[in-house]
Amino acid sequence: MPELPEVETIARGVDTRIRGDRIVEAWFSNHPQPFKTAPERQVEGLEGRMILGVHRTGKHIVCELGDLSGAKTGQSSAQWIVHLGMTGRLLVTTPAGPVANHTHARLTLASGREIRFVDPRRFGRLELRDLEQGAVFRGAGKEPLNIAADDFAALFRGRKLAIKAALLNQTLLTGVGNIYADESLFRAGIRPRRRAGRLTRAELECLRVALKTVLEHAIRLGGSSVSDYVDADGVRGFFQLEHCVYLRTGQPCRTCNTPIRRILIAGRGTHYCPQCQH
DNA sequence: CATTTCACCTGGTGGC
DNA sequence: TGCCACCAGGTGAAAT
Repeated sequence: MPELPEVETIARGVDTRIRGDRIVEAWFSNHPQPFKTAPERQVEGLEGRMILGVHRTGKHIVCELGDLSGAKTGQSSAQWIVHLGMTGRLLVTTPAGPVANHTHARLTLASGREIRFVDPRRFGRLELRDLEQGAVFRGAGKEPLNIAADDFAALFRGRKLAIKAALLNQTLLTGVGNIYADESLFRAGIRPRRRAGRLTRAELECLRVALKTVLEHAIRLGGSSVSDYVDADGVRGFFQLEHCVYLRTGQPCRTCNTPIRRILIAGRGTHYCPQCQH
């Protein structure tokens, strides 16, 4: 489901609701796919721990966990890392609420609330990282919201793949997915099939600013709800109403009325305006 | 190494 | 109503 703006919205919502709470009990489903760390080890590492805070890194939601001994050091000693895949949801509810189909994790908290991870397609992943060795989780790629112009341009130098495919590569930039790749390329006036290494410095700078602008705007609107995306409270976002090209195949461009085209790049549906983008 | 393709899953939609 | 093809916010392994 979610890209940077949706993950940011969810992480913020979860953080305000469960920061300072304590995990009393952890339950996991029997499907093996969602677990990057074995469920038994996650139960062991989660139960009894304090949640110090929740934040986003790339498309990952990171829950910082306190010491197992319960000592109030404020120092994170472990991380519970949630990747939502295509259809994952992370919800804060009460234990009494009806349990949705495809619920793969339930963490009951000391306050009486409950965190649930629901994921029909099971492309999402849950991981527990012990930080005793000091290995803080960080995605491989750069964050598009604060990358410098020089660093952004350097990412694409000499690359022969389509700029759209490069934007989706999480080892270059982290957090950009199919919606915001298409929307930022439209805003920058760049065709998605252009080879990344052939873009001029001016075009790349235009793209960096467009990407940042689009992502920040989407965060303000609570993300895009294309089918079933909801935030930590089950509320939909509103950025889908502002999409210029994504899933608008055949509809008139908002700028020039030319029908939006859909092509395949890197196996992903790609939407652009043949008039506005060069 | 860089790049492309495909498998992994369920569910919704639209055509016949 | 049923059946089928196709599409969907992602990513990592295998192939080229």
